[in-house]
Amino acid sequence: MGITERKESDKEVMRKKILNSAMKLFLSEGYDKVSIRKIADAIEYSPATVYLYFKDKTAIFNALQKIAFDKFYDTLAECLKIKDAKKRLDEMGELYMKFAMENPEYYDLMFIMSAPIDREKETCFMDDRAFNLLSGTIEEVFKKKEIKNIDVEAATFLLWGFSHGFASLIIRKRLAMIPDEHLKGLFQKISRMLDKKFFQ
Amino acid sequence: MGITERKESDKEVMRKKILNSAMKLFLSEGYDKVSIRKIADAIEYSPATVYLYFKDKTAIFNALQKIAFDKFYDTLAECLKIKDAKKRLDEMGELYMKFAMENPEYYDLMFIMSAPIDREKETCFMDDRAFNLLSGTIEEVFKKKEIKNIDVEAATFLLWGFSHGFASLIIRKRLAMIPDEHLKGLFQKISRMLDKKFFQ
DNA sequence: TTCAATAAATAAACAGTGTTTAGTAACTAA
DNA sequence: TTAGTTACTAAACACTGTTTATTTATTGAA
Repeated sequence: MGITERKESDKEVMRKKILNSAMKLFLSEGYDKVSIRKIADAIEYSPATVYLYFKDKTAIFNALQKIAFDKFYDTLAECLKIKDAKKRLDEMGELYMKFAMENPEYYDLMFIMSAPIDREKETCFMDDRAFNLLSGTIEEVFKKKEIKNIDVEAATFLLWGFSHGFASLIIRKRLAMIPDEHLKGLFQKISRMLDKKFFQ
Repeated sequence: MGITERKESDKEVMRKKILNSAMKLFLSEGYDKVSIRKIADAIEYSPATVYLYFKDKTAIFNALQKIAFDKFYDTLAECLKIKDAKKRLDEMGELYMKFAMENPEYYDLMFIMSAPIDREKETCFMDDRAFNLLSGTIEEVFKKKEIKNIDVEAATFLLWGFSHGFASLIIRKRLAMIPDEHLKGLFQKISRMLDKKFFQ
């Protein structure tokens, strides 16, 4: 059935067209200021057409969140080329912060934005892949250094929690009065502190 | 000039009436779903009247943020009745989390919500009072325990960063698949861990 | 080739939003 | 009593997400 297949792929092309425009608009204007009409304008179709490909604005949000998580994981996974677990852990912290600072809209999409709570049962918190990458690395460090009195889960949430807290405060401009350079130094200083106390 | 004074105080009464209704609506429905029309309905005036007392919706937001910060500081300041600095620090962590979980809308208002960035120069990040309460207590612990190799600023941002990260992930439902009880235990476990490594 | 069926796209409307304007009604000071 | 000021609002403007009814285009079979 070549025809139904082609139709399916046509539909996929249109979906991607919509997502592409939506993402571009989100990155330049922010989620709230992007309307269905603006997306429709960008792809040169009517607003109603968008609803033939996505149930509502939330569905577009969810599709974009998935794209963001993919990019996020790809960025973090860069650390896998580092063999030494402790050095890899350091690099992950740097990459996490770098990603958040360079892609604040993606970061917002993934971890901050309040998405309408339709989901409830879907597994959409921190991407499983990224989470496992972090906790796996921490476990490796603990094994190597024969650290046994610290819970891997607790250590994972400490590192992620702090990194996310710091990143989200910056993105939502709650540390706007502190110069960027100082914030960067602060993050690195705290990272080193944590490293010294927990991982050696 | 009794008349102009009375007029001023009338104006203040009206402002408070608006803020009261707005806050109630925010707490029950969330910032986005509250419209000027709904606030106007609640106080039984026309929408346009609201604009005689507040420049725009952002101005209402800012006034409410101030109220939230006051309540937040009052909650944290409870810890001041504890004389021992280390115990006081523990209590602050508990109070911080308790406040965030019991007043998610206030917390959102203060630290998460993206307020239109009119401010730029105002000092509206974490309330100075609360921040100083935390960093002051940390300094006291360090002095008492004669810990000199750790930066007070770094330790403050570590504790605040982690607490905020954890709280905001919960509030924005990014840890929705983890039961509340487990999350509470996790926070306490990590707090104890940090305490052991940094403050004794 | 013609024609009914299906799919794709849209114009227009609905119900809502933040905000502004122009005009009314009430109070105040002279 | 009158002129000036203040408080208030009806109505409009320019948007928003979403739905409906309708039109246009494409398809597969007779």
